Amino acid sequence: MPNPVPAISEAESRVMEVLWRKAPQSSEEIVAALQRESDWHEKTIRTLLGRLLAKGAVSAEKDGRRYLYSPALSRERWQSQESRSLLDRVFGGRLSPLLAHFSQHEKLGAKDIAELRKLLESIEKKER
Amino acid sequence: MPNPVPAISEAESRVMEVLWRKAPQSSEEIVAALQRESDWHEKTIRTLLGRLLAKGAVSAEKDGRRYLYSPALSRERWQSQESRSLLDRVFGGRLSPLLAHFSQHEKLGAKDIAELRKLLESIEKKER
DNA sequence: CTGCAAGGATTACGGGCGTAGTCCGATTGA
DNA sequence: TCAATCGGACTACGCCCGTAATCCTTGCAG
Repeated sequence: MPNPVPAISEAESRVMEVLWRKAPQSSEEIVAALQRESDWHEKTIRTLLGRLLAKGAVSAEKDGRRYLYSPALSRERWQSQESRSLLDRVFGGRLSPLLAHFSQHEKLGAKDIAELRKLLESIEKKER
Repeated sequence: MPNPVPAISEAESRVMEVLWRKAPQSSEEIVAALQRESDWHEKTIRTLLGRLLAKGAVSAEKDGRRYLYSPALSRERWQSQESRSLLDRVFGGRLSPLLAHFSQHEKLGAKDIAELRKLLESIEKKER
């Protein structure tokens, strides 16, 4: 069931983001959304959409003469995939170097700290 | 000085890892190391090394008639670059969704948990 | 009816990447 | 001394990506 997550390129992911926010959408809506937040040509956007369709990251159902598009890959699954890939490629697959890295090089906001506390709490709860 | 971090591809990063472990090294040593841990052809490895040289990620100094290669890009800087890129591309630039994601989807080892505690402590110390 | 426009399908094209192979000049073993 | 070798430089090639343009089909405005 969890088929291999199709590889989504940078530009393609921007199209997915639009669909993750709202689905299904017609290509016209998608194009409109992306033209608001990027300077891509309509043709470019349709190409990306077509490629996503071809690689199974989005699905299309006929709605009269046009199609309505929906994500076939969830944002969650994609985020998992990308996170794991970073961990493996860059940090030898271990989380702690990543965390150490962030603690040294990134300024954490209040929200990040709260999230960190939550993370730790949930772990401690689970542990005992 | 911190020029733009050159883009390192997946395969290229494996060559960098060899140099980050020990430098400088001759191409022969690099080839030998990578042939132990991959099934790449010698020519492939030399090509990757050449590309890294061309993009300024490694430097070479003549040693007699051969070269000795060293990383010109530090592992730290590369890791920063890649982490930030993941954060921006996948998590809207915010750390907390990444953390939330890991807390829900990754099993953390003891080491990770210790690292987390340390991180949080150092933050709390800094805060007050 | 019919030419036009909208939208999907196909094609394009230069640059990067993975994966080598070929060319060439200096070196060295026989 | 001369051919085989070693290592660096250059070339190759198919695929993906970013970025479109062109082609084709079909409902619709006139």
